[in-house]
Amino acid sequence: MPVTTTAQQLRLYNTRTRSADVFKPINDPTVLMYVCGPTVYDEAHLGHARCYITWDVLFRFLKHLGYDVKYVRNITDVDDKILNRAAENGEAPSALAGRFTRRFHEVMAQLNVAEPTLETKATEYIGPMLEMVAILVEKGSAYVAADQTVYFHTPSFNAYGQLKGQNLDDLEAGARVEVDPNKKSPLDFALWKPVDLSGGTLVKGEQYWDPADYGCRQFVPGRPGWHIECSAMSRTELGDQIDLHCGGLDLIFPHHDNEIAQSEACTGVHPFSQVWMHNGFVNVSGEKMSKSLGNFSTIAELLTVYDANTIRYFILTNKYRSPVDFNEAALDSAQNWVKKRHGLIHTMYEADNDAQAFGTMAAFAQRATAFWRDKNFSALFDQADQTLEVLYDELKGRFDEKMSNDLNTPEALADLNELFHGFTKENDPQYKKLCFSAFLYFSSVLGFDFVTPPVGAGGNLEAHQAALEALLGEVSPGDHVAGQGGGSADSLLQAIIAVRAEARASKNWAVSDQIRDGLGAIGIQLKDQKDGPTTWDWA
RNA sequence: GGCGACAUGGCCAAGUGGUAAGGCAGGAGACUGCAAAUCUCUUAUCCCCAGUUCGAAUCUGGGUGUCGCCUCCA
Repeated sequence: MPVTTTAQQLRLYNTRTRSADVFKPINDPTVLMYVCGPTVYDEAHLGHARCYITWDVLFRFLKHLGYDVKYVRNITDVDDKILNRAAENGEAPSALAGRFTRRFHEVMAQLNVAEPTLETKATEYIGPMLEMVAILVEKGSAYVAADQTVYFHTPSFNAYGQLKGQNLDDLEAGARVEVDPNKKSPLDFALWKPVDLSGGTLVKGEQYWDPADYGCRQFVPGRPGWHIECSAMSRTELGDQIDLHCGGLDLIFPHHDNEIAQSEACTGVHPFSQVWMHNGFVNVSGEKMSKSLGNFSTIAELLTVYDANTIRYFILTNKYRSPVDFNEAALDSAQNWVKKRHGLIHTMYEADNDAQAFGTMAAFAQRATAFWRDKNFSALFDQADQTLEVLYDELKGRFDEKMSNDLNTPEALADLNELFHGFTKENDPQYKKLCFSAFLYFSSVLGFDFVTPPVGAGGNLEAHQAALEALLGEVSPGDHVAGQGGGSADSLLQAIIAVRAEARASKNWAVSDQIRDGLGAIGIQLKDQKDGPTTWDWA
C-alpha cells in the first residue's frame, strides 16, 4: 500500500465516467500511466508546456503518495505533418523529427519537467502496430479498402464515441467531413496507409515501411495511421490494460475514442484505461491559441523572459481542466510571486545559522524530502515529539487533501504561501524549520525548483566583471586596484558592498548612493537588512 | 446542426447549500540617512431575472455574454 499519512483518497476526474472517481490502481501500488506525447515537427509551445507540466505534477504527486509509477510518454516521429515539413525544408523526415525531439527534450528539461519512466518513439513500434492491425482485420474490426488502406470499421465497435459522449448518429448528423468512397462508414479511420512508390524518391524506414519485413504479407508498403501508435506502444510497454491515459482536451475525440476502439477490439479487455484525463487549453487574450492563428508562443521564447518556476506557477494557479488565458499581466504576476519567494528563501537561508548547519540548501532539501515523504524525523530533528507529530500530520494532510481533490493546484499553492509565511514571519525555530522544509518539499512535488539560486535578467555576474572593477576603482581607488589580483566578480562585488558599509557607517551618503546607483545600473539590487549583512539580487 | 465549458474584488484565481482561500497590483504605516527589500494593516456578496430552501456564489428554470469540440492541433 502507498505510504499515506492521511485518510484522504485520491480523486481524479475521469472523462470516461464524467466524474471525479476515487483512484485505485489495478495492481496497487503499481500505477501504469500513459501520456500522449508531441508530434515533433516544430518547436514546443505554451500549450505543450501546460500539458506536460500538468502530467508531470500528476506523476510527481503519485510518487509522493508512495505509488510505483510506470510512466510512458511517446514521441510521434512519423506523421504527415513531419513529412510535409521535411519536404518543405528539403531535409530527411528522420532528421527533422530528430532535431525537434532534441529541442523538446531541452525545453522540457529547462521547464523542470521530469523525464518519464520510458519514452517511446513511434517509428520503433512499427512491428507492434502492424501486429495490432492484423489482429483487427482478422477479428473483423478492420478491413482493407480498395485502395489498400486499412480502416478500422467504427460501427463494429458498439461503444464507439464513449469519451466524446455522442452516439454515432449524432456524429454523422453533424459531419463536416467529406465522405471518402473507400470507407464503409464515414467515421472509419485509417490504421495503415499505403504509399505510392511510383515516384522512386521515398526512403524506406522514413516515409514508408514494408509490412513484409514484419511478417505481415497481407498489407502493402505504407505508414501507420494517426491513432494506432499509442495503442501499440501502450500495449507493448504497459500491457493490455492501464490505469491512466492522459492528454490534451482536443485528443478526446477522435484520437482517444479511436484508441479505445482499436485497443479494446484487439485485446478484448475493457476498459483499455481505467481513467482518462484531459488538460484544458491555453488561450491567448481570450482567443484559442493555434498555429493557424499564429498567436502562439514557443516555450523557448518564453524562457528568455520568464523562468521555469514562473511558467509553472502561471499554469498551476489554474485547475488543470480549466482554460488558461495567456497574457503578459498574468505572467508578470506569476514572476513577482516566484521572485519574492525565491530570493527571500536564499537570503534567509544564508543568514540562518541553524539552517547553515545542514550545509547547502540542496542538502537541506534532501533532508526535507526524507522527513516529509518518508516521515524520517531524524532527518531534520533530534527526535520526534508529539508537537512535531501533530504538525507533520496537519501540514502534510492539508497538502495531500488539496491535491487529492483532482489535483487542486491553486489551493495547494495557497498552502505553499502559508508555509512560506511560517518560515519568514514566525519566530519559533522549530516551526520555521518545519515550514521551510515543507515549502521546499511540497513545492518540489509540484515541480518547482527553489533550491537552485535565482538567476535574474542580469545573467552571470562574470559578465559584469569590468563594470564591477571600474566601480570599485571609483569608490575605493586606494585599497583595490582594478584589474589586479584576479579577483572574481563575486569577490569584487563583496568588496564593493564592504566599501559601502564603511561609507554608511561614516555617514558618507554620497559614496553609499554612488555604489547603490552604480550597481543598479548593471541590474544588481542591494538589499539592506535591519539585522544582517547587505545582500544582493538581480533587479 | 449536434455536444460541452465558463461568467467571483483593479488583474489572476479557489470555493459548489450555511453568510466569500490565496496571489499580483494599489493604498496606509513600520523600518531606512533617503530608498529598495522586508514586515504590519487594508479593498468583493459572487453576470441578470425568477424559483427551491430556515439559509445559495454554490441547486432548478429562463435570459445575457464569452469560449471550446465535432477538421490538424497539447
